[in-house]
Amino acid sequence: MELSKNYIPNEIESKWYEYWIEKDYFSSKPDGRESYTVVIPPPNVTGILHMGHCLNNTIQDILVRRARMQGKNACWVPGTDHASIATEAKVVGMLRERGIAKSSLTRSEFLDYAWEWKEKYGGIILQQLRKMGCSLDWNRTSFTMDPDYYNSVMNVFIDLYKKGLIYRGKRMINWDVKAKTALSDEEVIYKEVESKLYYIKYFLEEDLSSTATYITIATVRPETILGDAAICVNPDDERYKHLHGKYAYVPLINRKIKIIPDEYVTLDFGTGALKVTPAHDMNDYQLGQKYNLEIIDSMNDDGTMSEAATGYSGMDRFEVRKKIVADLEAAGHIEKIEEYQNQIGFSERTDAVVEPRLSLQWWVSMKELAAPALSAVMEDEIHFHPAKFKNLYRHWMENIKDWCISRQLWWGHQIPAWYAPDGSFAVAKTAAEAVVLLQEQYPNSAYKLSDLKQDEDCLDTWFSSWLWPFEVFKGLSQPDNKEAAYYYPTSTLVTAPEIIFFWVARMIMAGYEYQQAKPFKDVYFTGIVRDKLGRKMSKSLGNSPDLLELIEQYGADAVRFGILIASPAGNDILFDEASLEQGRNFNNKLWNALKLVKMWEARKTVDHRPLMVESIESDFAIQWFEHRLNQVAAEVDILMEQFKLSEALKTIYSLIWDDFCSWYLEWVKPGFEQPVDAVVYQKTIHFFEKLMELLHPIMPFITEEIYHLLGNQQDDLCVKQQQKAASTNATILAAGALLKTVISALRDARNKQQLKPKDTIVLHIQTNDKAGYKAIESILLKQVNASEILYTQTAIAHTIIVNIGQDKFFIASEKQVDTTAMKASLLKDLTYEQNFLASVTKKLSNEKFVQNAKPDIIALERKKQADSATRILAIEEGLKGLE
RNA sequence: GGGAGCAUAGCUCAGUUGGUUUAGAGCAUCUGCCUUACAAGCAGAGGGUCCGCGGUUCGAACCCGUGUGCUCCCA
Repeated sequence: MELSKNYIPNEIESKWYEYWIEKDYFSSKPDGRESYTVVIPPPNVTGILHMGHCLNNTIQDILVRRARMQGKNACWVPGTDHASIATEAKVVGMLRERGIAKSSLTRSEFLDYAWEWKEKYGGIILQQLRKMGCSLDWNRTSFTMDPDYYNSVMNVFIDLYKKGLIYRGKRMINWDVKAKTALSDEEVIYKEVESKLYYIKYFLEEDLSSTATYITIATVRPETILGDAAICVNPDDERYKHLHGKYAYVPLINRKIKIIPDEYVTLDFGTGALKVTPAHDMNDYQLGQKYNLEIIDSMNDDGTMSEAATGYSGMDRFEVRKKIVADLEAAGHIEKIEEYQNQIGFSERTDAVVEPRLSLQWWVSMKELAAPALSAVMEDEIHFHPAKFKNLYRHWMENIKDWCISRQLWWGHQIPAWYAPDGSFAVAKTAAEAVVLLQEQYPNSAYKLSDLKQDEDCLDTWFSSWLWPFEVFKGLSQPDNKEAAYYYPTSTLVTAPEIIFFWVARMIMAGYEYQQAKPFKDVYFTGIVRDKLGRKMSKSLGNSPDLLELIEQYGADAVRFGILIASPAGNDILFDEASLEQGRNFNNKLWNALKLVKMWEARKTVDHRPLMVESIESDFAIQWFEHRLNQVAAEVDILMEQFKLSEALKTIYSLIWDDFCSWYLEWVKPGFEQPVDAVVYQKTIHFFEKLMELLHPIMPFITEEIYHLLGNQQDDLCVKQQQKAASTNATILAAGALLKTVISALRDARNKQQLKPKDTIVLHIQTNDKAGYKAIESILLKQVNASEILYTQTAIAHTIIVNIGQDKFFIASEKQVDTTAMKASLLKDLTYEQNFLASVTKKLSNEKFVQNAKPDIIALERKKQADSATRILAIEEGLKGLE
């Protein structure tokens, strides 16, 4: 069979993915094996695959595939979440294009459109994951609004309400004026913004005891003065002491407001006088509560000014800002305007400037739920990788605030609260149940079913996704079912640190509350994918590459390689396409190694012939590589266990590229058109298979392909069971390492003496371990292009001298030795050795060191000293020979 | 304003409870090679005040203090 010059991934990848699916390798059913369960962080239905997903799902797939190959019953559950705000925005957009206004639709009409949208676009991202090779159990695909799931969300709401952990309350919330909904604190993104600080004069009430006629306040939001209820100053502020309890007039509308002292105000910000607008600022609201101030809501839910904003009602808040500044200026109220940088909150979903707003919403009381979730992580019942995120988690959990869960949206889980016309309400799954509850509560009133109206709002998306790890197995809707018992707690959660509070913390809470057990054993936090300049990837920067295009261009294996090699555990990824190139080159290297080995197939000896010239070195090479492979396999095991995936890949990469291709294959490679020993051939095939096995979880496609091309396989790599790595022989490994060092040093010496690769040499070795060199003699001969290797007791004149360890090498060639260069090189070595010896000697002559250091450390230093002294002698001897 | 983390080669990072020859890797760079698996390659090489300063110790990239710079989280 003819193999292409370079590896061409596309067809091979789709072929194998279809084959694995056909063989049903990714589906899992409970059985006697240990389970390895991963639930996908459900991407939202509006999403398309981006670099973050690529990283995250590559890592999950690696963990899952590896578990599958290690005898575990691996189950990776796919799914999506309904993404209340984002999806509703998409649907509204779609309707707008069709010329339909949301306001013209009933709730159920709107939801029909939303489902239509979801069916059409909601599965795109899951399709894309197949391209990446993700070994998900597709039969288990879940959605946060599946009927059972929906029902469980309702039950959880009702249950928490009954437990007193959910309540309804009027509080300051973050309002998204674009989506017209409340947001939780976590959905607000603070950004540094260039603003202006306006200094505005508030004229004082006539007061004969004071010479001042006005007080100046500084604000970045002049439009809110229409809602001012007071002016606040620090009680210790000498500038304003005489004004405590006096009154001032709000500019333009001349409302009289009181000047009150409170420690909350800092002396050195602005003028030290703060205008208090309880309806439009979190902190002002607190002050308003404290002093019982009037709450003047000067804004509508869409960000326009309300009726209360006399003279400005109906105008947008930002236009009003401009207009009001002009008006203030005209009326002589502006003292000055300064440039000012401040943090402003933006909606995570719509990017609108968030408006603090007083509003009646549903809340989850978090303190009680947080307690067990905090200790589970702090006491390492759940392991965070990297552990540094424990700190962040603790800080948040210890300062946890109640969770605003109602959203003024239709797409989502409608809140199961039912209101009677008089405003009384009951929480229940159906109106019928609610009627009964209301009758019980208010025996004197007669509520009819038709009187009740369900809460219009729906729940925060995270209020459903916090049930994900058990509800995908119907752990709540069908309690004690076999699957939930088998798969829960899940094994590893792979996610981004950005959603540690949104999702991770809340899943832990829900896990303990509803399954009495943690949701997962390990949490692996990936870094954030940035561009190579370190900027976050975003649509607006246009620095987010098209993943499918990358897969098309480089192949999924190369993409997986590239993203993983660039992601050190716990750090952000600086994504550079160069790492995909590295991945593609690696594919190619594997492919070419395959081509070499396939060339041998036809040329192998029929059976194991009696000793051929190559067989001695082949024997050494085979033994060495066998142990090297075992050694690295063990290292990889440890790295994987520690979630050092990137390190594991680097280790395998180097084993394949350097040890296998550059050393082993070169050592056993027959001469041009020479036959290959049958044993060497078999062993090489065996090693190659093992390497593919080791690499398979990371690069599943090419490894499966090569595995099958290497021989007529009876099984598939995808489900092949890995053997535990065998033990290693340190002597053989050391001999191999020495051989590599010697070859490199001799090649270097050749290079430096300008010997061409084709120039042959005669190598003289002066050593006490002749037997050792005998075993590797013919490898050495081939690798340094020597025609002959001789052993000597003394230095050979007119040769290139190389000292390695305790051994000396003399390279004789046709070419005249450049003695000047040789001398310089030896002198350089000599200086290094002398400095080294000096430092060791200094250490050993320090009495305190000899007294205090451990004996083995001292012995080691003594050996260093002795070795170094010998080497110096050797170098000096070489130098003498040059004179 | 409160808290956390980081600083090692041009870049991205390893570096074990302080001692394993005067700190390692990949990428990039330089030199020489079109050697019948691979130029998307082969063979080599160069490159570091381990952020500055002080301390603990026989011994510090590692521990402590301090300064500087950067990043993130919370308000």
